Amino acid sequence: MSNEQFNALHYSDPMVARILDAGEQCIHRFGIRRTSMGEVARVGKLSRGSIYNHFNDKEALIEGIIRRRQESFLNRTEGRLENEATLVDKLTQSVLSGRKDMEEGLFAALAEIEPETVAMMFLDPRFYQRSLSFWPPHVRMAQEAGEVSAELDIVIATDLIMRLVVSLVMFPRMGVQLNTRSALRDYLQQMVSRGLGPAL
Amino acid sequence: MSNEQFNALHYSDPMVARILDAGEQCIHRFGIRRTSMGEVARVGKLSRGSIYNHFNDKEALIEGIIRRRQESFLNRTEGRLENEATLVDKLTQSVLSGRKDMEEGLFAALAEIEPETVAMMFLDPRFYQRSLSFWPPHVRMAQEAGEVSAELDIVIATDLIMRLVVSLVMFPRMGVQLNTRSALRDYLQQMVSRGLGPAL
DNA sequence: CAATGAACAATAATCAATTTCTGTTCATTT
DNA sequence: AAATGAACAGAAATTGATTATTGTTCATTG
Repeated sequence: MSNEQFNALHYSDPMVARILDAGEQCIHRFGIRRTSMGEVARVGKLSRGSIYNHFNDKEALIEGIIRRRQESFLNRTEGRLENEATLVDKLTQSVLSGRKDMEEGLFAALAEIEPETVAMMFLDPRFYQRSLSFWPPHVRMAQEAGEVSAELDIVIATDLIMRLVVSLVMFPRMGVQLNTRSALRDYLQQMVSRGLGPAL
Repeated sequence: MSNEQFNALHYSDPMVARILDAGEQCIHRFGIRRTSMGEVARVGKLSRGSIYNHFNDKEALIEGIIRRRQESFLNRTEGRLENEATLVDKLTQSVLSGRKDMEEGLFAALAEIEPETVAMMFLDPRFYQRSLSFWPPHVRMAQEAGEVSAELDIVIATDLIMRLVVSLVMFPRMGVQLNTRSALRDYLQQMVSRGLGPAL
């Protein structure tokens, strides 16, 4: 019962990294359904028992792989945001990064093999809960810069930001085609700074 | 080649109505995968040939059923909105109606039997394109009432409204738990009237 | 002490044979 | 004219027997 594998993922542990690497490779090539623990072991050149030492079951392994990917995405995105001056520019960049990842990353490969699985993941609220802690620091910076209201509840602001970003990544076009960076930026500028409210 | 069945759906045609009724009953009970054209014919007490007279294939029949449901939902919602004074109240009511329909309607039954199918539908942009014409009149009314900016591009306003409503129906909780009508109304009030912008 | 590999019952995937369903045609009926 | 029902080939689902995978245990290894 020494299983604390649920919460903390020890990416630094070389064994865990090897398992996740092998698992991700398998998922990328064969999809989740057709990836077996034995195959992951074979690809990672380790024993099946070792995998079960670090992950309770296949589901936990898959979740670990997805989590690491998601965190890697957030880190890469965080890096890109350092070039962006305003919150609106950061949002724009995040949507573009998100779309690129959906088109080129692990999810793109998975969506080709098992689109229903990807669809289920995207509709699972837990998928987004993990990213919720990403935005508060940026909201605070925007508050200090006077870009958004200082009285703003950070949790509520994060909520709107997440909803907009998720929606814009999932649906590049809802009513308007928001393809280009500038169209996206103008749209986000208006939505964040004054919604549909009265003209300035 | 006299097939104009694609675009216009003649709900007034009693034969079409019988087919859609029977089809919907089948989908509701067995799901899409386990519903056969023969079963629909049996339930509707008509011939399989008749179904193919009005719908090119099974996919077209399913789409017809979903479309009719969606239009019925929009009509019912439109009715409920007549009691609501402001755009924000209309949005609130629409989100609540949407959630109720997701919990009790055809989609709820379908989600129990074939969750992946429902997930795929919800991530299909076409699913929302059909509802895009719903909001412009309400945006215009809000403009005339001075609730939202008169210079506002209606298409852009509709885009934000759709994104918010869809997101709030799909995910009752993103950052904040938006369960109650009042919490939802307060949230929408802020997002529509001033986004994250400066305090009034 | 973690990693290994073998053994194991229970569960799930696979495969080929069979049955059902789809989409089309057409002669007949209403 | 539209609805019917039967016939049909090709596609898809179902079935039951077989094989692979899962998750667990444990003695052995590095």
